[in-house]
Amino acid sequence: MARAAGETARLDDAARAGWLYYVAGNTQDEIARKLGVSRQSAQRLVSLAVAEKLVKFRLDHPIARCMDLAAALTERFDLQFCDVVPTDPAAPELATGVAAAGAAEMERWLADPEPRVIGLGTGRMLRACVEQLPRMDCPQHHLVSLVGNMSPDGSATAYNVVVRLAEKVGAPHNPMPLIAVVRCADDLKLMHAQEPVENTLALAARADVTFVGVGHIDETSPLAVDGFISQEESAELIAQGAVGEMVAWAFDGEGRPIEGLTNARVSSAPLDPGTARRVCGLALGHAKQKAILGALRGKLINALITDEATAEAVLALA
Amino acid sequence: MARAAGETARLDDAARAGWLYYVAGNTQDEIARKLGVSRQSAQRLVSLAVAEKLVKFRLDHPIARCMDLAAALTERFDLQFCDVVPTDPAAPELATGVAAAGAAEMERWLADPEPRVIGLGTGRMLRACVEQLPRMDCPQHHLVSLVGNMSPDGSATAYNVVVRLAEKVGAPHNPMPLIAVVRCADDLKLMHAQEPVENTLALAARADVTFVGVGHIDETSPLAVDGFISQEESAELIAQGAVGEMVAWAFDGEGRPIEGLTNARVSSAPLDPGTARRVCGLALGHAKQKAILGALRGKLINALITDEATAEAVLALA
DNA sequence: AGGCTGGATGAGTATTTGCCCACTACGATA
DNA sequence: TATCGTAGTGGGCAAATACTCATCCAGCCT
Repeated sequence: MARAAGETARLDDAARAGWLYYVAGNTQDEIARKLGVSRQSAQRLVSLAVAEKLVKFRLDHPIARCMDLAAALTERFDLQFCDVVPTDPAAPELATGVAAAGAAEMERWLADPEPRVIGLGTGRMLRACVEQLPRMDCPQHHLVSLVGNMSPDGSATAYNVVVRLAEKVGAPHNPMPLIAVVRCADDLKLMHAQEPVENTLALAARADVTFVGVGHIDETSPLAVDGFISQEESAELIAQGAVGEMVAWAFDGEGRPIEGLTNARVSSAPLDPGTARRVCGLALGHAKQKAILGALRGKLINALITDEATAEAVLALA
Repeated sequence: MARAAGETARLDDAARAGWLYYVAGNTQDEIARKLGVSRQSAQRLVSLAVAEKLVKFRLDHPIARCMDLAAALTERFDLQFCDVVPTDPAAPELATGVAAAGAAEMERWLADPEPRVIGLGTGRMLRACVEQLPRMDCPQHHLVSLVGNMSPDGSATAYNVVVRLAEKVGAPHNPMPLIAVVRCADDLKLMHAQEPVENTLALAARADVTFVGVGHIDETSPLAVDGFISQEESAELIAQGAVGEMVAWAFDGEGRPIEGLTNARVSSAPLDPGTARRVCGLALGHAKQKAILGALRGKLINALITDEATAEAVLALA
């Protein structure tokens, strides 16, 4: 149809083609017949309509906003992967959704028949992820803890993520039989010199993927609350600009590690900013915005799982 | 992702899949990998998103509204074909657009290598369509006039559509050497008994497609203005409820033929309400709304080419 | 407890789509 | 007027997508 003048005619036809394709659900062949052009031309018209933004796609679902935010974060921070889950309006800081998404991502890695080395941090969030996982049978993978799971008194910490995950999926695993933040730098050398620890750290260094919680550092920070560091140490870190931590390594708003202080005594596997290996951070909540932003800016993580409200806040800060 | 509860989870995933497909332009394979499902499932999720109207397609182009109207008319009146062209805001009653669309539709039929019998009415609109056609070479088709092209004085009428079209496309053709509305019923018998007329009417009866203008009947009706019927006859028809005419057959608002009056003396090929053969009406303008609606309701036509404003008005009446 | 129903799944296959290429038509330029 | 360049076109093919079918599983009725 439309034998209208020159330039417009093509767009008119493109709009028609787009309408027939997307709204009426015609095949390009049908469109070609209806418009009296070849199938190839119909195809060109349809893609022209898309290219010229004549057709707009809109998603009528809360998820859509999450996907937009995830795409924005991926773009902004050059992420390998990003998942944003809807925030439960009734309980905005509830980790369930993020944990479920984390579990799904873990499951995807675990389902891989190829043997993988999977590194794990610790904390409530990761523990919640693991709890959400179904039992699986993954003897091909190897789990390794990035961070010591001992309390100074020798007992295991509450969030023994690696062991719990290993139980669930039947995979060999290396816990880290250390205190996360040891008493002094000398202790650190001593500990790291032990063969099992050396092996575990070496394994951690070649993890194909690692999952870590991103913690914030302030008066209520998990590190301090769980007794890994003291209130005084926490205050010092804050004074030095620390905003977050991952596997006990404190970093500032740009993701740069804080020199000295507790970082001189952290026994965890080192962070590897900018690595090509997947490093997936999990976190949500108002308090963690700056920590997440720091981790992203410093490329301490290249994948992120968070919730809508947090994603929005992080993007607003960025 | 999303291990949310039961029913919602599927829709969430469908929304994700839809987003990835339409907004992010992923292939279903990529979506399958990202969502950790099989390719088939990803396909199902995408089509579910469409089926559940989670993805909406919006067309940012004036044509879109026309397409919507055409679809509505097609649906409402069970049409084989409908084309609605944009109304030129500067000249709302200008036939150019509709004529162009009519020409395009004619051209599609003419381009068919299969031999077709093409029936044609008369009038300004059809003439304008024919003028818009390019020269073609279609000896395989046969054109036939449905309506007499003689004036009472023996001269050909101004809108000799069949002959003009035949010239342009080089097709054999049967004009109808009759006066459209003869003097009396007896004349009609006489005329119809003539062999050339019989043959032409028989040909018209098996036309694969016919193009007719839809005329309105009132003081300014083309029938009266062009002298086919008198003002008195026109007034009588109106009194009997006539709202429109096609190839001189007057009909009421439901598309029922007016009994007697001029209809008793119309020499044109008979209308065939509800036929499966394509009968394409062309018309636009405020005055023709009721006529078009009647023709549609009575299934006197099963295809329509009109403009946006008229389509809207007809649907509003319907 | 057993069997039935309805929806989801994966495999396999047919259809549809996207894209590369060579060719043609049209307009501008020398 | 001849030639070049650009845009559009259709053929052909590989990739992507849609569909069909047999099967499986969960929930539910008997």
